[in-house]
Amino acid sequence: MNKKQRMQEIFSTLDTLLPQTIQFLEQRDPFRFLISVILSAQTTDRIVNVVAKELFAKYPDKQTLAQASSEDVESIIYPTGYYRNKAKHIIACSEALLDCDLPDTMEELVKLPGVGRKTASCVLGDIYGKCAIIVDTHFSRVVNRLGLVDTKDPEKVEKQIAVLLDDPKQYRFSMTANLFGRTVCHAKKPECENCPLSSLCPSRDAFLKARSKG
DNA sequence: CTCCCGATAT
DNA sequence: ATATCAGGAG
Repeated sequence: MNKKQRMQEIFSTLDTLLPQTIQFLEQRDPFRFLISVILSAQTTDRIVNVVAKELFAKYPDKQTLAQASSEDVESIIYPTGYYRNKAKHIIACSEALLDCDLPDTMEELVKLPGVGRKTASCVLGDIYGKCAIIVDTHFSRVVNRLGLVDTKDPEKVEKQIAVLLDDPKQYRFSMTANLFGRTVCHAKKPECENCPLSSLCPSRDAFLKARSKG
């Protein structure tokens, strides 16, 4: 089996195994979704869910959020970490979007304060259904262990995956590979024993051997 | 490259 | 104690 065939097998397995829709917070409102993704940097989904709910209860939209005091926003989003930066970005984004809709291109999205390539990719994929490979730490770790790429350089990872997978499947794979990395293929202790991809994974033996040594 | 920064697992 | 987490700005 060549690498491209293996890629397809891995894609199918992850796709059938994981939930149909992987969406942050079930947020359909594009603006709220964007704020939720900004909040999610370097923290967990559980924290963001609690914090976002509280934030939107008090500030439902960009109009109210643009007028909020940074101190109050900071106090609400405190548990997510980096709260000063995030509060500043959230308020600035709200102001910037007052007179226009949320952009639907990478070029425009990354111009927003606090929005980089990863946040923009999430918006493009989840809100607009545009395909995009999101190379984060989880994604990079998973595809490296599976032997699909031979580098940790994010740009090279993106290019190498793009060659192996058709455009329409790329964003879907980003989602499933990311969730897989968070739930099964952990950084420290991957659960190789019950891994559905074990027969396709070149790293499995090494991990199991290291495990048995204790 | 450094800094921002709390929550969680080990 | 330490590493890690759907990052981004200066």
